[in-house]
Amino acid sequence: MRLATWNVNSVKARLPRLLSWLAETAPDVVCLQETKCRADQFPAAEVAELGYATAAHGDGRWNGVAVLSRVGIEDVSNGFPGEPAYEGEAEGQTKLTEPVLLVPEARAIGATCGGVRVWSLYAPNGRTPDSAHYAYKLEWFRALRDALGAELARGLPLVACGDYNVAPTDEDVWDPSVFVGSTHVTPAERQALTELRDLGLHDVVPAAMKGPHPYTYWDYRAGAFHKDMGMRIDLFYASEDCASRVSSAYVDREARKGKGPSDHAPVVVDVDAEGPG
DNA sequence: ATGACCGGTCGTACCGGA
Repeated sequence: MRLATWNVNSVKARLPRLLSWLAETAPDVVCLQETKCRADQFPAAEVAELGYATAAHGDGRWNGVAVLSRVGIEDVSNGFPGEPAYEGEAEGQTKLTEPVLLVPEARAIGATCGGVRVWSLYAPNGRTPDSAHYAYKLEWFRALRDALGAELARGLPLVACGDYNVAPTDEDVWDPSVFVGSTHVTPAERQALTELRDLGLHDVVPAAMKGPHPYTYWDYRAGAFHKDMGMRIDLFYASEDCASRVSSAYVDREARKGKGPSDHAPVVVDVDAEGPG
């Protein structure tokens, strides 16, 4: 089974590239992040022409996650139990505004595809370590840990992949000195990843394809991609029974090239079939 | 050339991204 995760930075803007990438790469299951559209706006008909069923979870302008599968989609979960909502004040919001119903952002969707429990995840950015968005990020990871613990108890092979917005080690950023005092590299964020691995999840590190670092994200600005000033923040976490059957994993840097790319590259993982033979 | 921000929005500037 071939699985992949890709932060597409708007599925509408990326649709031509997504369709050609699906046709060339032929994954069985794809986790998408930052689709930036409601579920009813997702181009499900277009991907269906290539044989993929869609489960999409979105709330409009921001965020948005989806799972595409050509091996079935069952037991879809929009979000996970205990998933927090952002409770900080929006920019420009005053204390006098009416209370609003707090709904979790569209950052997680789960589905069972071909016997594998699959989660597409888009962790909060965090912005700066002193912001409410950072506290929310850590809270979201704590809730995710509890939810994935329960998911693992189902006994299916489990994949939890997506844009974690955390670089696991200093090796996963192009220049650690640039990130001192920034999100994505703080001990608390990295501890959140450690706690996910302590559940029994394994970090399936992809091959880099070029250069020594399997980065998955490069800023659009300042020629960052061309200078390989990147980060590994799109992660493929898998349960032991899945991770032990990984036959190959790579960062598809080709998808970051040319006109109109996402700022993230896909991670593609091949997993051998379970059982003898 | 992989080639020097992009996507979204009641927009035509500004926010969010990481």
